Amino acid sequence: MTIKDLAEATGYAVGTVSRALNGHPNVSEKARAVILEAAQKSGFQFNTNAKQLKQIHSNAIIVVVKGVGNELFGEMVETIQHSLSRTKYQLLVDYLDEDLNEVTRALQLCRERKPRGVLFLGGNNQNFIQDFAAIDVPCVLVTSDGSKLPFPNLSSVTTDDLEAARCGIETLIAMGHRQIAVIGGDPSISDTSRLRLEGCMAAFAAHDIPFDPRRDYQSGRYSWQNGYEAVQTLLRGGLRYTAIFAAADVMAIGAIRALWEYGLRVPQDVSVMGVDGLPLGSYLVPQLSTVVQDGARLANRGLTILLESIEQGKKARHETVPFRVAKRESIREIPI
Amino acid sequence: MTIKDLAEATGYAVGTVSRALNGHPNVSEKARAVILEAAQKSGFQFNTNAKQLKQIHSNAIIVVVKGVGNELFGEMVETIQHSLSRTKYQLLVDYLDEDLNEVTRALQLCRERKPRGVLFLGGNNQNFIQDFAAIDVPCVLVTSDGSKLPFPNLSSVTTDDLEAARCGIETLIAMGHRQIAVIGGDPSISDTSRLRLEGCMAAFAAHDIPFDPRRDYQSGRYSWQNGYEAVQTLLRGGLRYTAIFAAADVMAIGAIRALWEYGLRVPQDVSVMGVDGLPLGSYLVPQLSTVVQDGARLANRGLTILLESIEQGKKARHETVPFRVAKRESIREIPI
DNA sequence: TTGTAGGCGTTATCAT
DNA sequence: ATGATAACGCCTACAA
Repeated sequence: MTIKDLAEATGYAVGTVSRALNGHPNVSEKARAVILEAAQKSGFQFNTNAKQLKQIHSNAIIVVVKGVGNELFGEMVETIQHSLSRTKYQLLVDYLDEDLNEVTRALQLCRERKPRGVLFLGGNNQNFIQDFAAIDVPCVLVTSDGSKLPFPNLSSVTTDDLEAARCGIETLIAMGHRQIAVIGGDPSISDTSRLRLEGCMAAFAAHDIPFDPRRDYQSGRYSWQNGYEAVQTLLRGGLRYTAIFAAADVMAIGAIRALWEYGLRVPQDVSVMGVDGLPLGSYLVPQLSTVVQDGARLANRGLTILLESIEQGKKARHETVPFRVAKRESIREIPI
Repeated sequence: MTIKDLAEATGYAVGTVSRALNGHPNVSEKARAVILEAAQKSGFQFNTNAKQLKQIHSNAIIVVVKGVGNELFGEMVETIQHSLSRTKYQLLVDYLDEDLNEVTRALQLCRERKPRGVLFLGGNNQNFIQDFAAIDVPCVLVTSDGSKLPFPNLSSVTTDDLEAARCGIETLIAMGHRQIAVIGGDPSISDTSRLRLEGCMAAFAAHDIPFDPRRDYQSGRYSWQNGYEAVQTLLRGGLRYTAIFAAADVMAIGAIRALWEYGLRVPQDVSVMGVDGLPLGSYLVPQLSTVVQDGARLANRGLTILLESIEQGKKARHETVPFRVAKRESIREIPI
């Protein structure tokens, strides 16, 4: 079923059919009605390829999701898909492993699909510095700060990772904790991990609490398993901590399990706090204390900025979305 | 940069360039080398739209994921993306809400993108009966049984949901439980939910254990929240159960939380068992007992069947993938 | 207002 | 082995 068939069926010429179908002017009401009617009941669909052949780019928006296991990103993809479903844009979601280069991947996708814009869920500044220059459509980096990057077509929306981690640690300190271990991602690979670690260290420094990353920090991927293993490594060192701060809820959950297996109860023996604010956290026993990132808001702001760049040519912006510390059952005050 | 430019640059005709670039026969080694070289250093990229315009269909494979929050599906999408990344096929992942019609959605996508095949992650037979006839590419329905459907281009790979649930309940019964409540999806909407409920009832019937769905079954979506609420509803009824069987791990986790808030401990006061075998379950305290579906295997078999249908024209098959009951910490024997 | 024709980048079918 | 050329489905001047 093509517009040619439609033309034949209605007796109009392809040009008229095309104009009618696309809502262009210079089509009589009658013709439009007849053609739309025919299209309707023949189940006509445009051939996107043919339609876009002529155009510089498609109406696709690509979402590049870095880190397949990231629960927060899952939520955000849903939000984005939902928001976009009522627009003319088509969503194209691409997942890639945490250690791959999201920018070269995006570049490849851009060449192939000629999208109107790209949304990065997670990303690494280093990769952007190296390879982003070749991408010319509007892009938004979500959950990673791009304000230091000099690209006019790259915006970013992020939670202030450093501050979020700092507040998390401050909360623990305010409750009397002094011996705090931190588990998180590899700071040499991930900006987010680095910032969160720095935030922790800033808090420790402000209170003159000794913290040696080589001893008190364990890194791994953001996964249940790695949280579990990180704590095992820490405890194997023989040191005692009254609290563990995990730079991701998933790690915190693995951490709690590892503590349990060592005979340590949460929060009675050790307090545990995460970062992300996964909905799951509220349903655990004990409920997970966490620094809540507003995933829906990150996603929506990111999308809004992207669409404004695409449609109104607005220039790149770098925004921060607020977070909040949720004190729940997995932490407790240390009696002095 | 088009193949035309490339032809001009190398002195060959567009036809030759096209053949060389696509690895077709009837191109001299010399020509191929020259052309590939030129393409290389000019950064040539095919125009996908133009390429696919001529072809009946693209090289896309569409994955329609039903139920955005489904953790198991998330895993499976990863697996599929991974397997497909080294092939010529492009993946197109589409998420839709649990209560939307996945078949009409797929039909629309088929018309738009002309994929080589479609993989349904979750689906409802009723929708297929109504609307599937219009889809003509090979499809595989994963996690839902399509063997009763009369379509020659629809395969399915599934865990035997009825049997899985039956085995779960049998396990509880073998441990001495007689008062068992079941929570799960809406059996009138979801085939999977219906089969799981039937499996439970079969087990109860086999042991002459009274079970009244109106009293002992609570349905909701597969989510933490709905598991939590389902148990609240059950307990509000004033009845006492020694075990709760949840037709999804996510619901089981919400259930445990709700029990806790009622002062009931798992497994001391109430045993809880789920279905799905989410990796998360092993990291909880207590570790969640569950009927493990082999997500990776479901995904891989589904993909294999789809590719065989596409490439070798093999006819539709309906397979079952084994499950296993994982007895972990959330259940205990009832002393007689 | 409507029809006609050329072109978008590629593949495929012919000749050569 | 290579080259010329006609599709593919749609849009858009331009002509009527």
